[in-house]
Amino acid sequence: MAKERVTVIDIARAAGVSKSTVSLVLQGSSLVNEATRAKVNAVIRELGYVYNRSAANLRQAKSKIIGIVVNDLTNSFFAELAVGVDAVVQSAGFVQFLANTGEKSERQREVIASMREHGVSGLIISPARGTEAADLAPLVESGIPVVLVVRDIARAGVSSLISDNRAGALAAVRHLIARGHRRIAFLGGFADTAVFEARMRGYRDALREAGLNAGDDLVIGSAPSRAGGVTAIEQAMMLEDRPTAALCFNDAVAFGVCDGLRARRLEPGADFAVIGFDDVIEAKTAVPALTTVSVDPQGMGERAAELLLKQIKAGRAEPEAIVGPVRLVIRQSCGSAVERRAKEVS
Amino acid sequence: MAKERVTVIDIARAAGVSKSTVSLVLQGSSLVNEATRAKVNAVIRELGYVYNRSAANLRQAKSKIIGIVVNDLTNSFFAELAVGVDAVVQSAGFVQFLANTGEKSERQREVIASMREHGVSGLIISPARGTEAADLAPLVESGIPVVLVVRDIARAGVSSLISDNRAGALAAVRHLIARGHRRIAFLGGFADTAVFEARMRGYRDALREAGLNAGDDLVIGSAPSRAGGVTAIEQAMMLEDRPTAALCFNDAVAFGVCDGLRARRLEPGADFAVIGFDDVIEAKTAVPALTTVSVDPQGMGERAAELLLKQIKAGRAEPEAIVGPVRLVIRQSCGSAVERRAKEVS
DNA sequence: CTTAATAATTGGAACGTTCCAATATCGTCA
DNA sequence: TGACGATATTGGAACGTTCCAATTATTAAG
Repeated sequence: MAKERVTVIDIARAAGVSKSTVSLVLQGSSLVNEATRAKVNAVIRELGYVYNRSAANLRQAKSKIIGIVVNDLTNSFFAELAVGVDAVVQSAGFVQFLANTGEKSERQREVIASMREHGVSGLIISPARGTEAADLAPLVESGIPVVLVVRDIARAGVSSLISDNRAGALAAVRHLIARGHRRIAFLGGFADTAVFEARMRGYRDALREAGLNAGDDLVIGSAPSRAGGVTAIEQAMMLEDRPTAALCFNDAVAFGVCDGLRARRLEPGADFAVIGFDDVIEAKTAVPALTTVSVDPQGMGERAAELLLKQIKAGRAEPEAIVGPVRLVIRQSCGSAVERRAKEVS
Repeated sequence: MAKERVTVIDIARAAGVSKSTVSLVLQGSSLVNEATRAKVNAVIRELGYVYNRSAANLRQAKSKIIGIVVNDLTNSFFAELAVGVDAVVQSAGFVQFLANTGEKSERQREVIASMREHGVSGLIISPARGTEAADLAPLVESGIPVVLVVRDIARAGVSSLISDNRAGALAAVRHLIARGHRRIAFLGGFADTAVFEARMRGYRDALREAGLNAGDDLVIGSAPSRAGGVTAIEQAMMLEDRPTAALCFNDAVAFGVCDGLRARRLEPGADFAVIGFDDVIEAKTAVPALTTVSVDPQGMGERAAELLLKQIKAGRAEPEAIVGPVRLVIRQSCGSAVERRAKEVS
């Protein structure tokens, strides 16, 4: 069954032209006569020719592959990010090489090495936790365009596209304060990441400007997952002076917090205000619909891809550090019932 | 900055050996002397050599890439599937080429073509809706090993790995019946898929063996997503004779159903029994924890990858059609409160 | 010592494409 | 008619690797 490869030479012979002409047709050159082009295309279809990109890559040193490496594909935020990247990369005639590191930097190293071997012409990376500038140095020196998304790395010397985490957290907490909350927790996330640090900064700044103290007891880290959210809220409810609202590290945590609340017969939105971060697809349809800081993962993927494509086209570009806007979308999980209750209490 | 490529010849020159020897070292051949190997490896590191897979692929017609194409990466079921595939494929020294079709068969065609051009040595496909045997024919004829997952395609002539959808649905509905439910709905999913058809068959068979009628009014299709679940349950609650329980097409729909129930002040698990399908990660931690038919997406990905790898190694293998076991995992969403209430009613 | 066997190493051809410079074909204008 | 430009086409070299057959160095056996 596995017949031997049909090559450009076979096509040439069958169509009665030279291999150069066939090559020209393949790249859609305008140099070739309409009639010849039609003839060649017909033969290509007839013989079931499959273009060999390895050969082409070898000759011209550019590959039409872009790589994207994410730290946790299981988190829908990153899945959506990948979908966004795919969309624009695809329509630019590139193909996407996606790898998941599962937060393991060893795995990340392998994956990046493999992508380089395959000659990707650019890389979009959402780095695993603990990745340092030194880890990326060889890659960066090789001159391959790289765009960091979601998590920036200091002095890595590459472009980055992150969202304005501080501003988002600030807006969210201000909103809670305006609704009368005084005991506001920050739940979930690992403290050793830059994203955590930035969101935390916004949280603290909002509290400070309202003259509230940001006691560390109200900051409770956990895995940035649904399960992590459950444990974080449980811990929060053990405090003698309980919070009445929480800003969560991300939407997954927020969903977990809602779950944990319900497990204690508390209704999120009514008995306790919760705000998430990211605005993943489910945030809108969940019940109660999640109030969250919208980061638009898909849009972020698209913009990262556009940025990368621009750099690829430009050859060598100055690294840009873009921080994307973010907006608080108010839905039900910090609902008006809370507002009333919280005001009575305070 | 973008210095020119270091090739195997540069290494050879610097190490004082021939390019053939360097090549041997690269592939870990036992033919080469220990001292030489060490020397060459040192030079490789020193010059920052990057292996060129395009060139290698060109020479030997096998590529160490396996492709995986999924129909909806946004659905965590498929994201987990991909993670499972990645794990085993990786440890076998292959790398994964992942593409998302978003259920568009046009896109699927492009993506598969692109993968063939890159010389993938095998393909795992979760086909887009409406894919037919004819769509895969050219691929299959080329002799590239293909494993279909999740959705099978009749007479495609390739291996497939699907789960026992009928048995899962059967067990789930039997369980509901044993708990006293008589009006059981089937919610969500598109009716034109084989998966829907199989789950539906299990649903009907269970009802029939209990002597219950499976009126079509209780079967309500929708998009297989969280949002789809919300609309499906809304529609179900409009019926004059309302159901007291539902088997959902998948977990996403089940979550949506829970959301929809809460929106009507009904507590899933207590006031209405809901069972999902797939057992995605969140099913366990959700509140109430979702009773669901476990398909183990990650495990499924692993097994699909193993099957594919086996076929790649064997050259040409007989297509196998594996249907994986499935088990009902009982958690809270069809809780005991329902049992009591339902019994009183009946 | 010679010879045979073994262990290491090697040059060159091949893989399927693209690119370059060169050539062929044609109509047009002086 | 000849020269010219424009339009199409072409052969061959090159890309970086692997593989084969051939060679050289080393050891063991006689």
